[in-house]
Amino acid sequence: MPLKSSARPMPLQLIKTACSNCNLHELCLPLGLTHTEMQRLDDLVAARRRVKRGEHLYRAGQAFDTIYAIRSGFFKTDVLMEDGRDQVTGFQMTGELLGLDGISTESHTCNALALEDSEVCVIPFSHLESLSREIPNLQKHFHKVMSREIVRDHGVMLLLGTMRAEERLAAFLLNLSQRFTARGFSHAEFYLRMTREEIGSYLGLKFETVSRAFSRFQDEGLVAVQQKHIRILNIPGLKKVMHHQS
Amino acid sequence: MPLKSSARPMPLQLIKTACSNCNLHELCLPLGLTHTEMQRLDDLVAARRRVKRGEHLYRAGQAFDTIYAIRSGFFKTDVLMEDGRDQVTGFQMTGELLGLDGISTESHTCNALALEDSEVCVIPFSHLESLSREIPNLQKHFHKVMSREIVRDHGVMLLLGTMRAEERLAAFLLNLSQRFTARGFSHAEFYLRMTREEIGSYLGLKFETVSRAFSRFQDEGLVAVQQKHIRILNIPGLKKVMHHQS
DNA sequence: TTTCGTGCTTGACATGGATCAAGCGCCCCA
DNA sequence: TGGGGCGCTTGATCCATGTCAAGCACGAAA
Repeated sequence: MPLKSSARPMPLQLIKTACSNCNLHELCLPLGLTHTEMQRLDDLVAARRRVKRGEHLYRAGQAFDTIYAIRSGFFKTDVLMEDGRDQVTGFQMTGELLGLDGISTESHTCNALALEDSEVCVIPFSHLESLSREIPNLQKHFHKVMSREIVRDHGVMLLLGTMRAEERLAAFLLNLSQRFTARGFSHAEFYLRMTREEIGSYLGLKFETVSRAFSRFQDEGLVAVQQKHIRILNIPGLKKVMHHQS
Repeated sequence: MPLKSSARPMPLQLIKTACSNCNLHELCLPLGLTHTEMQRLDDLVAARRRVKRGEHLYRAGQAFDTIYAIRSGFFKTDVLMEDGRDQVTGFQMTGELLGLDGISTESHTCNALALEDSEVCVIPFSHLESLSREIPNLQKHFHKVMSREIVRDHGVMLLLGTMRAEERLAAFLLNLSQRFTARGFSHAEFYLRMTREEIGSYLGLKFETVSRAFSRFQDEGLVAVQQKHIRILNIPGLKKVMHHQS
């Protein structure tokens, strides 16, 4: 049974900023580094930063010089048109990188907002570049991460360009489920951190349409929905919906 | 008046594969390289490759080991769903890179098809990576190019997620115009290399809708359309349409 | 020059999702 | 413990775009 929490100070290694100790490093770092390479990586992370729910990690227009790795928490990114319309471009969770959009012009082109209290590793980009000149594995890994982002965006373009409302929502839920699974969480049961409106913005739909699609999935026994608590009951069924068969 | 074309062989430097001689290098290469760095870049381009209109440069699923810089011509890329639906993810012109999607999984995730007879520089990716470890300016430039692609994709997501048919087409024409201008072509007059159906796929619309939007723009005096020949008559007007003001 | 095919335009109609509107439920805070 | 606000659900209606259909225009090939 649990002890009362100790009054002693937290052991140093638990708060130390070190990739080599981090249980996430298989998500954000390359495999197969030597011991000395790993130690140099520890210096990469200049700091940690906490971001409370509702706060921005960065905003469009701000100067770029760091990328961020999410240690814990949940974010959304969105882009804004001059006339006020906006589009959620992604939801990011533990182990994923934020800020790649800023490299191009050295200023951010989207907003990153925490959807729950979060903590990120702050990685000065120039440092990452110089280190990746020295560690080919790190360089290769970083290029793959950027490329993966491009591929992901193409997937969203496919969704927005060709799929109908229920197909989009099915694809969205399957994607979330798969990413939670990869992080060791239940693939079938999770809390949505975002509102119906934010889901709708991401999927190119109005929030009423998202709500109706959830209700329809519930009626068909594909998912159990209670506000933000989702249980996926029938993954093959959702896949069928996604490919609009039957 | 023009002379009959000479029977003499073409001077060697015109067909030599060398970035340092290439009048495109300000588009695909970094500025501010030293003379020796520039010479090393010349070795980057392993070969040129001609691709006839209607031929694929690469296809989804093929192993990836090179990226391509377009020397001349015009391409489209598209992604395919298992159920057969497809989405054009971009149109690429002279000076732009192709193949970045393949880095992530070391196999291509989209198809690249020539929309006119084209020529590309073949750049072995491992060579680019090793050279960019030695030339920081090249590394930085390559990272910016990848990031720019991500930002571009976010723009397309905004378009697909929030804009109406005529807004999308206006944005598309303005984007083409701006890219032609950057290459020294007329900003106001050009031939479309793609069909209405391909434009529609890119913009998430059916080809009939694209056609109607063109007709409407023509009626309103914004553009003059004759099949694939486009003259833009009123850029501010198109910008207004894009932001759906009046 | 004719013919064929592909791409384009335009019209008539259908429909999926947007819009407008009402009411509910949960959570936060007083 | 109660009140207010925000997010969600659901219904009724509207409209932008999709769908289906007909015919035209241009370019390639015979």
